[in-house]
Amino acid sequence: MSGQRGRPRQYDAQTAVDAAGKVFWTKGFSGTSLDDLSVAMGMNRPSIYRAFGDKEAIYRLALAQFTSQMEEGFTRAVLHEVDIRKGLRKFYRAALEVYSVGESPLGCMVMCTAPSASVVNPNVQADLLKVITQLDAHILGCVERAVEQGQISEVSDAKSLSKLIQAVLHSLAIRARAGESKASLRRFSDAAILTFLGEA
Amino acid sequence: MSGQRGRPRQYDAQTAVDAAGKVFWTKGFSGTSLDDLSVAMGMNRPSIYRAFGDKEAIYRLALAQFTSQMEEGFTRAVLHEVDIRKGLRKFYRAALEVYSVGESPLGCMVMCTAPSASVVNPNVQADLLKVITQLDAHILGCVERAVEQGQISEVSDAKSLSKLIQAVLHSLAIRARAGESKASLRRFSDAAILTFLGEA
DNA sequence: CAAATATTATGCGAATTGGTATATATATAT
DNA sequence: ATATATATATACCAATTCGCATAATATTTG
Repeated sequence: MSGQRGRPRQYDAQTAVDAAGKVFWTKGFSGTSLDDLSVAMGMNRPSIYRAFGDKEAIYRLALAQFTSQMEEGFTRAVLHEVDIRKGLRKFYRAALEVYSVGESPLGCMVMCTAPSASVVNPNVQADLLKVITQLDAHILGCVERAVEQGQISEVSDAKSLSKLIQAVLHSLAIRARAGESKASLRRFSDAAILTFLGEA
Repeated sequence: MSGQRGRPRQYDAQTAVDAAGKVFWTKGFSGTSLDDLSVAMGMNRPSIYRAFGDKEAIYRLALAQFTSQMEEGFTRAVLHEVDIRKGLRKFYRAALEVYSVGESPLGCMVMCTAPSASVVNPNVQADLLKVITQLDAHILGCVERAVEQGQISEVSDAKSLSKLIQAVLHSLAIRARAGESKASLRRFSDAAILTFLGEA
């Protein structure tokens, strides 16, 4: 039988990457040292390197994990909601709960840390673009469905509307990290929905 | 007479800070070393330190200079334009010319690099918030004027509309840096104006 | 010209960084 | 038990980093 041979790993990959992600989220990519990661992940540097690769690889894994967690939360908020206005409101609020937690809010890990690293690091730029593009597509699907169902009047440019919907998310991410209050951002996002989707 | 005594400085402060800014813009705050700056500014480290202070101080000077240059370009584009729709279009396009230049576009220096550094560095967070807040206020002024002049119909929440207008700018900044094409972004920003200000 | 002053240049040093080579520990399979 | 496989821990390395102490240079003033 081939159960796994050898010394069993003491770390859980998900947990370790998550811990790494929190450091990156706070300090940014180049602001984070391998020692920082070592402490946060409870692994020493050689173990980290063996398990996940170099700093860039760890960061990208953390990005991916963060993204999939967010997507999960978003689809749960939006897809299970028939009305697009209500769905969007839940969508933004769910984001805000993540962006604006605690006394020094971190905003969105992707939008607030990846851009800074994306010029020097082409892989990160590619990751960033992919996240944005996929979310655009996902939102577009929701918009088109809402149009079909007559929830909103025919729009001239559904793609641009979808980008605008994500633009609010980008702004929430940055503004939260800049220190704007959650209440203020909630007001803003609620009003934004009203502005580009109109009254029900 | 006290003309200035001693060895005359070989650098021009504006130029030097500008050169530093370009490095920070590309590599981010913590991704930039004093050696990088030394090369770019044409000054050796002790001179830099004496003239501008530590890395954070230089970064903040560069942020301020970038901001004031942008503001200058923006007010030139917008204030000298009576119609708010035309003004906004110029505003976004002027931004895009800066964000999306060359083969590896850098986006906005403030929105793409400051957030990453803003948690660890409270001064940078304060700078970031100030830039956003002031731009909100500036945009609000334009919106209110446009309402008074009957260019756009009465809006229920002018402050939120102003934030939405800036949100598009945030998104342009990030998207440009992520690698979206200038043409695509122009289409998006044009459509956005139409969406939240309606037809003329 | 000499003294004073402001700037620039050289070079050092302690600390940190990313990464790795080597040794050790703990499990399974035979 | 012994060999094998996998993971962890220690210790090291070369390079980079920030910052400064010191020396050199250029200009004004007296």
